[in-house]
Amino acid sequence: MTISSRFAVAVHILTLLETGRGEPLTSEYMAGSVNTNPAVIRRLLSLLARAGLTRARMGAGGGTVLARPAAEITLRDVYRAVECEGPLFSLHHERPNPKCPVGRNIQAVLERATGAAQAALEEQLRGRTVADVMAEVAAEGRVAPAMPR
Amino acid sequence: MTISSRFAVAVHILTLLETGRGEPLTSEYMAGSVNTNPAVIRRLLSLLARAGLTRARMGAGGGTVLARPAAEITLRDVYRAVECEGPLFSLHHERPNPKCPVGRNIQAVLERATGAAQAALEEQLRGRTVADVMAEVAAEGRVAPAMPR
DNA sequence: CATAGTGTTACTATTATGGTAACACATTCG
DNA sequence: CGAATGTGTTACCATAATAGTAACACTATG
Repeated sequence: MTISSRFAVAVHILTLLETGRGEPLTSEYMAGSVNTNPAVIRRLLSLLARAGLTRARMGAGGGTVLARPAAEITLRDVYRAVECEGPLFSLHHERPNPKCPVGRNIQAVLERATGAAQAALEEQLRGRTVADVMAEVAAEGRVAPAMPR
Repeated sequence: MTISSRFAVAVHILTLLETGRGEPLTSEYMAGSVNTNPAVIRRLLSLLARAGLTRARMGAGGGTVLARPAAEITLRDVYRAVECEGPLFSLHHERPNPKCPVGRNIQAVLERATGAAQAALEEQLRGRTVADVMAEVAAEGRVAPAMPR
């Protein structure tokens, strides 16, 4: 099983908001770039806003803006906002047999091992910001002002 | 979504095999320690054998043994054997809009970012072996010879 | 030949994901 | 004030993955 596409789409959204330079973008507009339904975008925006990464303005002329500078939003922030905040690895679904010494102790050991692996992953995500992504997108191709609205 | 419990159970299995010290253990026995159905164990053993981590002996008196010394089986080997060998992160399900510069370039950027994160996770797993797990299980509690058979 | 054990498929229940529809609520503008 | 615009959230649905159980062909031993 893989980490869902929510992370990828959320990074996409935040990068779009950075190209908007403070001007509110609608979920309709962002859905066009992401090639999905606006309700999907809204669901994610709800999580991003809850995590303090975006701010929405309701009503006519509304939309969403970044709540923080792009250079202050790490990909770890995004991951934590849209994916589970808990363990990445599932351990045994049924409690292993405590009568067996391996069964009795294996989960504690696994928790440490998998926790370290997850921490390494998050640490790597922490080293990249939405501003970095923006710069890389620009380097991949010329970032014109935006898609025609 | 999380990484399935297959990884945890596979590590459990390999650790058990290490306590067997070369003597074949049956899936029935291991299922007892893991507290699951033997068919689940067999499914995982099939993957582990395919990855060259275990060797099975069929027929009466059969069972499974480690195909390599525990100190030469890393948790990354296990992860690769039982979970997907491909990307850990899913990207967009539909191709983003190529008319938008962000849409056009975001996936390449995301591939690099998520690939680096996954590599960090695997690198961490690579630093731990089944022998290490065995030692930690022993440190958590006294490893008696084994569960009564 | 009977027994023990592997390897694999099929079935099932459950859960998570992601797309779409619907609509209450909030805000702006004429 | 009403219409229009846009958010936030829930519900529904189809699909995919997981993990437990059942079943059974195949393999090897005594």
